[in-house]
Amino acid sequence: MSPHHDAAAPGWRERKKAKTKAAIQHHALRLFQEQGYAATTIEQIAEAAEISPSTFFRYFPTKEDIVLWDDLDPQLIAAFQAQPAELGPIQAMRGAIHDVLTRLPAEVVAQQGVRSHLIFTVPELRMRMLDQFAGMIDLIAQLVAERVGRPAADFAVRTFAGAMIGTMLAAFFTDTTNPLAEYLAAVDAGLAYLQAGLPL
Amino acid sequence: MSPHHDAAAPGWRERKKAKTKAAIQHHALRLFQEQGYAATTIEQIAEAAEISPSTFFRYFPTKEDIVLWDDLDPQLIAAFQAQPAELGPIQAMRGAIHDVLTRLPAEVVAQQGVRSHLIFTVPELRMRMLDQFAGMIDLIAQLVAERVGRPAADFAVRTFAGAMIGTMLAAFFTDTTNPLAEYLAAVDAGLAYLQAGLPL
DNA sequence: GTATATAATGATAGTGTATATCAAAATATA
DNA sequence: TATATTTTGATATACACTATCATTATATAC
Repeated sequence: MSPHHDAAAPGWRERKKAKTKAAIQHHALRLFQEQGYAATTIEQIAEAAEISPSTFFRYFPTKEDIVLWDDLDPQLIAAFQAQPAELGPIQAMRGAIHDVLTRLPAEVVAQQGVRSHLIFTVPELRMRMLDQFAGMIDLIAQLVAERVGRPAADFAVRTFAGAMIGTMLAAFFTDTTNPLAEYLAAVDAGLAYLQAGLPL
Repeated sequence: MSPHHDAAAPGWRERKKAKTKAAIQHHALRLFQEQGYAATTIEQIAEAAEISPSTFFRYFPTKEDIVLWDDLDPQLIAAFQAQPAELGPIQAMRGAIHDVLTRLPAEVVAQQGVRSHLIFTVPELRMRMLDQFAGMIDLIAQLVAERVGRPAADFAVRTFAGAMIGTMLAAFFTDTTNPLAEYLAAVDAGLAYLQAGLPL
């Protein structure tokens, strides 16, 4: 029996790594909830996940990344591009958000409560979140550019993308108790209002 | 001669404190420019400013604040409120920015080059800047609310403020070489474009 | 002018995140 | 079974930041 490396199924090693990463995140979020973010040390997290502190930093570059790590961006990109071509950028974004949300695994939705509470209350995490938002300007500018057939560096396209991000940001900072669905509903309302031309 | 505390002129102490703070900022920015932000330690800054490391933290709560500290917000608020009542919020903001810029002391403008370069290149500083931007949503929402006679918590008002911030954000992330005037010109163009209804 | 309260400073010690290095252990490949 | 390669853990270290306390400087009261 040769150990013919099944390329389709990701080998033992990668699976074990994924499991370890999930375990770290799981125990860390639990500890954060129990004792608070700042009061929980890497040492405690490492002990709970049964690894050494050295190993922790091989899975998460910083403590903050435990809370912020997810991989929704590629899904959002795909969903945006999959929207009907006749939709404008704002409508396409609303559709994409809706589609991604409905397809989201229950376990991710469940964790979202703790995560967004932490992001709201811990300054460092809020800042990192904002950085991700800002990084999305480039991303959205590119998606918008594709859809309307213009260069992504176009000033109008970038400003448009900025306005979209801004409305989402305003929705994000609207309420403090923040289940995912409720937040996304606010984002949707904000984008609808932007599309209507921001009538005051 | 009694030491009758001249209330108008801020006493010795406060002046000396202001001078010390300025000296710290001055030497720190110089060191950042020479050796880089991360490579410069608080110890080095303290030594250059001829104070102890302990004292440093009594003047700046964090290393980041050396770069980010300024007091433009109150000026911007005053300038916004001083705009003619018949102007809409976006026009008023454009006017306010213009007014503040022209009144800005030359020494502040001179420092701006180093500061914005650092904010662009050092992640922690960029994040703090973004946090300030996000905080401005509340501020701008309030100013807009006053101007159009609506509650600041109004969803439309907040989303409108978010869109304004978003366009400014997009302008901020447009170019890397960033003299203050050039950046503010981009902000002005972005707001003008927003006012025009974001035509693509 | 001297005594007393108040504030600023510096020295010291400590916590916790993050980095670097290197040997030991686990896993893959030949 | 032998040999690379990866993963891990142990150790040492840097540096931002906090807390505490004695010392010094400044302001106020007598």
